[in-house]
Amino acid sequence: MSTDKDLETIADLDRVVHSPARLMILAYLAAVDSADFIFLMNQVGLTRGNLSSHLKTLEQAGYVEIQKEFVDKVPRTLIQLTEAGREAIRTYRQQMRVILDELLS
Amino acid sequence: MSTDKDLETIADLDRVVHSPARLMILAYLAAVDSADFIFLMNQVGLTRGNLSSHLKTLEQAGYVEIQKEFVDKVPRTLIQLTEAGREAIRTYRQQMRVILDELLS
DNA sequence: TCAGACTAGTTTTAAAAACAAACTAATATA
DNA sequence: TATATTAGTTTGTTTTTAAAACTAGTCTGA
Repeated sequence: MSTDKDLETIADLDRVVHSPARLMILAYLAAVDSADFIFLMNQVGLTRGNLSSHLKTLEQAGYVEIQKEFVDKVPRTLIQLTEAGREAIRTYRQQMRVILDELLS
Repeated sequence: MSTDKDLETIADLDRVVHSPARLMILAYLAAVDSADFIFLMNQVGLTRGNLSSHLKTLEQAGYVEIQKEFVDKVPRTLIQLTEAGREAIRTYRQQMRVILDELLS
């Protein structure tokens, strides 16, 4: 039985990705490729402060890139996945599939 | 696109199950059906204190049942999944499958 | 029989993570 | 010029997680 191996896979999960709030952000960004702060906030249902700090965590992990620009003198923050972020999602996805397939089953 | 629906699914994930430490415990119990404290501790690689408090969380959620007995005057704690625990794993599994299938994909 | 060590946990404390409220800075409006 | 609005960030509180300290009972040998 491969029980041990599966449990290790669970322990190895990337916590930056695994956290539900950030998983939502990443899932959304993976779908739309780029989003602004306020729109993202409404989509994932987080407060501004909350979203801000999760984005900081994701940025520090190198998973998202944040660009600030001015549109008609109004600041606008654009967030998009980096290649590392895309890769992190792929890895997470594969690991989680293994876990689900062996878990219960 | 079903983006919204997926994000809700993520928000709805059962945090009792989602936490990696407890997911390991549940995965192990799902495989073996019943385990004692020390064995479980070694399998999932948690400290005693840690395992104890995670088991309390799982017990309070009604997902595991804990039986204490004496074997040759040595206390022995047997832990096993309840039907509710089994059901929680099934639900988690289904939700996570949806998330993985729509995430990135 | 009593000190020391071991087993099997639980409780307490400390660290980290998540969340929400308060604050900042800039623009727009009356 | 005062007031409101937008777009965030910072700070403080709550919750969760993990490790350390403690408890209670057993065994072992002097």
